[in-house]
Parts: sequence; C-alpha cells; structure tokens
Amino acid sequence: MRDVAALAGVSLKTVSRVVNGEPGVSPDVRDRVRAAVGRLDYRPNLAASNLRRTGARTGLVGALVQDLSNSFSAGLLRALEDAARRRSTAVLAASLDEEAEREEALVHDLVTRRVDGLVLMPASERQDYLVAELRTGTPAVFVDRPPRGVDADSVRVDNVEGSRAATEHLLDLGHRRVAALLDIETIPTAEERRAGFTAAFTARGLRPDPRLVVPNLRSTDEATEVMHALLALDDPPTAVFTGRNILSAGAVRALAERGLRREVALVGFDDFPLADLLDPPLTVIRQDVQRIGATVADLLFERIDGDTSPPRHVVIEPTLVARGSGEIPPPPRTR
Amino acid sequence: MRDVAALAGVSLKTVSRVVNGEPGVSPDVRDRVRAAVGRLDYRPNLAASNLRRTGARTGLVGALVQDLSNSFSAGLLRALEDAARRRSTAVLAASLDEEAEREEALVHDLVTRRVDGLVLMPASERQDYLVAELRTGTPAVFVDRPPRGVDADSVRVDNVEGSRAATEHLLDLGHRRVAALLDIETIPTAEERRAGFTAAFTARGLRPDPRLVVPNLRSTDEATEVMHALLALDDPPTAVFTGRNILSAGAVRALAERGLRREVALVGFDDFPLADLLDPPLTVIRQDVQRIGATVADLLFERIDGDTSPPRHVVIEPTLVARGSGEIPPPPRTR
DNA sequence: TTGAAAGCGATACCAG
DNA sequence: CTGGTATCGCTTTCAA
Repeated sequence: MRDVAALAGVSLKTVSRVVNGEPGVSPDVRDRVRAAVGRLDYRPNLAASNLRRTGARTGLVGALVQDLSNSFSAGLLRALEDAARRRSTAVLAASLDEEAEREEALVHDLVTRRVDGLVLMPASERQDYLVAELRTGTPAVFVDRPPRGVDADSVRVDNVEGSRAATEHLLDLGHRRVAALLDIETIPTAEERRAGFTAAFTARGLRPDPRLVVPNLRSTDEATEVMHALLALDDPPTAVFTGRNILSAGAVRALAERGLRREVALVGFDDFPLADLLDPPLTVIRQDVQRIGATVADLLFERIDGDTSPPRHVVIEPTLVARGSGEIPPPPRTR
Repeated sequence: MRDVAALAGVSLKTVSRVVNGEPGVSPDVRDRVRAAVGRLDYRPNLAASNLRRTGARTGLVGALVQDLSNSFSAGLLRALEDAARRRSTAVLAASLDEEAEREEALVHDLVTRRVDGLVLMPASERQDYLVAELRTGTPAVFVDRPPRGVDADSVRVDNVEGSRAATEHLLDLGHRRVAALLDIETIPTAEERRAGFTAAFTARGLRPDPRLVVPNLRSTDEATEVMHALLALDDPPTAVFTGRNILSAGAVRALAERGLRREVALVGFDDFPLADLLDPPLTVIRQDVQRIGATVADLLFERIDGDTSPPRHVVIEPTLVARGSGEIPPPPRTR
C-alpha cells in the first residue's frame, strides 16, 4: 500500500479511501491510485484492515459437519453457503467423522481465526468446552443434534416422530418382525430414532424383537453384513427400518444380494439422491436439508447481527415419502 | 493479550512465548500466564499474529468447485480436506454453479484473504484474469478442467479416452443407434467427452446419428425430458452414453418411466453412490475422486512450499466399471 | 479534498 | 529467562 501511495504520489490514507470506495477523493486522484494498484498488483490485506476497523467482521463462518462427502452434510453446507453468499460471507468447512477431539480442536481454531459464527453438527457427547469459546462472542448454531452443556440455538428434525411414523407405516401393513439398523448410540439423533422405533411398537401394545435391533453401525458395509445375518435367521425380519442414509444403502445391498428386494419391506431415515430410482424405489423419511440449512443460516446471521435473545430450538417435521420399498406387505404365512 | 500480561504480571513478549509454546520460559511464569489466559478467555488473534510473522501463512486454502452438493465436487473437497488437515490447514469452499463472474469475484476475495493456495474447477472459459491474481504469489491448481490463458498446474481425467471406451463398449455389443446426453458445450470436459464419443464411431468407420447427440443439458430434469423425446422417435436409440452423473440419473429416470431399463443399454460418465444398487446396476466410467483430490493437494502444497518448477498437468485414466446396464445387447431385429 | 500521527494485536530483534 | 521497542498493513482521528 505504501508503494501504491508512492507511485500515485499521494498519502496512505488516500489510497485507503480509494480502495474502500470512500467518498471525498477527486476523480483525478482516484484514477491515479487505481492505475498504481493495477501496475503493482496490489491487493488489500483483509486481515490487516480488520485489525484496526471498529466492529470488524471477518466475513467468515465455520461449518463443522459429520462428513462433507455425505449427501446430508453436503446439502446442508450448500444451503448455508447460499445464505452466506448473500451476506458476502465465506464458509470454512470441515468434517468431524464423529471424532470429538477433532471437533474441539477445530472449534478452537475457528474461534482463533475470529470467524463471525459457527455451525456445528457435534461429534462430542457434551460441549461444555464451548462455554468458554462462546464467551469470546462468537455465536454458534447447532444442527441435526442438540447442544449439551452449553446454551445455543439449534435446528433439527423431529427424529422420534419421524422414525415412529416409519415404523407405524410398517406395522400398519401387518409387519411384526421389523428389524432396525441404527447408528452409533452416543449420537443423540440415533438414540431418538431408536426411541421412535420402539414407541411405535409400544403404542400398539407390541414389543420389537431385541435381536432384530442392531445399533452402533458405522458404515454401509457393516449394515450389509448385519442385514445378511438377520436374513439368515430362522425367523428373519419381514421389514426393516434403517436409521441413516448410508445404512439404508447397506440394507438394500444385502437384500439385493439375496434377491429379496421385493420380499422384504424397507423404510430408511433420510432421503438421498437416486433413492427413487432404486427397484423398488426406496420409501424414506425425508428431512428437508434445504430448509434446515436455510433456518440454520437465518439463526446464525441474526446472532451475528447482534440478537441476544434466549436460544431458540427449531424442530422441523420430517415427512414420509412412500415410493414402494416400504409398501411391501408381509408374506401371508408369517403370523 | 495486554490484559493477560497485566494479570500475570509479565510482559507482552512473555505471553506471546507461552501462547506459542516457545522455549525459554520458566514453568512458574508459564503457569501464571496460562491461568490468566483461562481467566480472561483470551484467544490469540491469528490475523494479527500473521501480520508481523515472517513468511507467515494463513493456513487457509480456497476451493472453488462446481457445486458442493454434487457428489463429485463433495468427494473432491473431502479428499482435499484430508490432505489439508495433515498440514493444519483449513479449507474455504464455495460453489460456482458454472457462473464465470462468481468465479472471478471469489478468486479475488480469496486472494485478498491471503489464502495460501487455490483449487479451481473453473466455470469460466478463459482465466486470463488469474495472471494478475497469481502474480501476488498465490499458487493455484486446476481440477477437472484445464487452465486457459494462464499457466498453472492441473489434474484431470482423460475424458476423451474415457468416453471413447464407454462408446466402444456399446459398439462392441452391436449397438449402432447410440445416443449421447452431454453437459454445457462451453465446459471443456463436456467437449472432450463428446469428442471421445465421436472418435469411437469414427475408428470403426461409423458415424453417430446427429439427432441422437444432445449437448447443453444442465440438469437431471432436462436429461429426463430429452431422453423421453429420443425414446419416442420412430427409430429410437438402443443404447445411451451420458456425459455426467446428474445426466445419468435423468436418463435412468426416463427409461424407468417407460419400463425400458432392461431394454436400452446405458453407460454413464462419472460414478456416484448407489449406482451399483440400481436395477440393472449402472455401468460407468469411474473417475477416482479420492486420487484426483489427493493429487491436487500434493501439487498445491508443493507449490505452497515454494516449488517453482514449470506447471505440471496430471492426467488420470478413468476406468470402465461394467455392472449390467452397459451390457444390455441391442434387440435382434435392429439392423 | 488531503495528510500526519496514533493505534489495532501480535511478533522480531536485541538488550538486559 | 525476561522485557523494551520497532514494525506488520491498514484504519481512525483530527488537523490542514
């Protein structure tokens, strides 16, 4: 900047004015400065300018999600990005892979970078450490999972209702031997989905077979394996509820490998691309990622703009999308 | 930081030493400083520290991709992120949606933010504007598409070979009426894929029916619509080559809606999740996203570390993954 | 309309 | 082992 000022024959302050489009600079001088900027490839240093600027913002928000390559995380990020762009804000994104230590380290890093706000799909069970971080004034919005040990805004779907609806859908068709493939138990979302599954049975005075309820599945491959084992039972399930998109894929694969896709009913939590092109098309509980992301962004930017009202917890209702796989009736001879 | 120094009864420089883990501080003093940091919720300002630090890096790289929510872009980003994490570097990600102006604005913004490096899946046809930006010293690596008007590293797959292989695969089965659904013509990748398609015909002394070659498709829905139109012809295609994952989805949908999934052969460029679970499973030309992303990261970080050798252009060979949809033979009566 | 000087939060360099 | 002082690149404040 000093070089630019020298080349244009003006003071630093004048260059600053031109660069920031401030008024009070004669056209003549402005053009000289612009020319110098071009000649020297000068780029203002945003960090340095923010240093002195009062009430400065970095125009940066951090988003810590489960896995950037998963369609749910990716869709969320995309919705956040769209909202951020309207505010000339950039998004720093990272995957946590359900590792709590990584979460804590990344949050600390982002706060140190002075991001204007934080979107968090937490991997940790509790976020007490966040209290100190947020005291620095960085607002945070939780998504998909509720905050624990810290008070902050959150946006998520009603997992209990969603999985209850999925399960009732299967029970209504007459299924009784319904399996459930679920995510890691420490994730609140997984627990809620399990609760909804059980609640559907209870409401009818029934009880799920505990052997058919398998939690702690971390990958598509694990789900495939478990599904195979369940189907090999003497008294195999006639229907399955899968608690997450990657687990649905695993279940479909096992069914396909056994030629049972049209025999065993399947309802999955969370929609994903092409689910409607499977054969039979997959019946799912859909979370409106677009809407969730937009709501997260709304909350976050309101906080960034200074809103200090008590934390809000938005719950979005998921919807059952019946496409075929969930409408397969139980075989006649089964009870 | 001043407050911390005061509370701990030491100088600024000592606080700096403790915060940065520099040697030469007595344990006693260090503990006092740490305590003060905790009491005051002090967080060092990374921007400010980088300002003075010599050869400072922001520990930030920018990634401008086509669409964060598309599996190819998302997978690429994930691979980049993994490499970046090993270098304690964060990733600023944004979608370009094939808008050249957005690309230029974002690049400028990222340079102003002093990112250490740039990954670019360009939306623009030429990137002459980059010459000035890169003169500031920020290295850039192109991915999926080659640089034009600027000299920079690039990583991409051999699109001509990939689509030639896909097309030959279909011709070998005896198909002659092969349709091609392609992306926007201004994208080099799309042009190369079209060239490969044509080359496969030419190599056999054949010529594709121009009416069956449809470029400039922007979405899954457009692909579905076009596919329907092609299938409604008097002399419909017996096989289809789709030039991009979202177009494959559109073609599959149209075939499904007409009950022709097992009648018309389909090979798609670019694999995607669950392609193997479709019925029939989708035959694709797979680009190894993981490897592409890792290669991009390697090149970028070498540049960041000061490598000034001439730009390198890495071409990765895609592979044909035969799963079923591409192995459907033409109907007997067809020629 | 323009500029000089002070200061943002931190590190570099050199003394003590 | 510890501290003072200049300085990073830019904005703010105030004066000309």
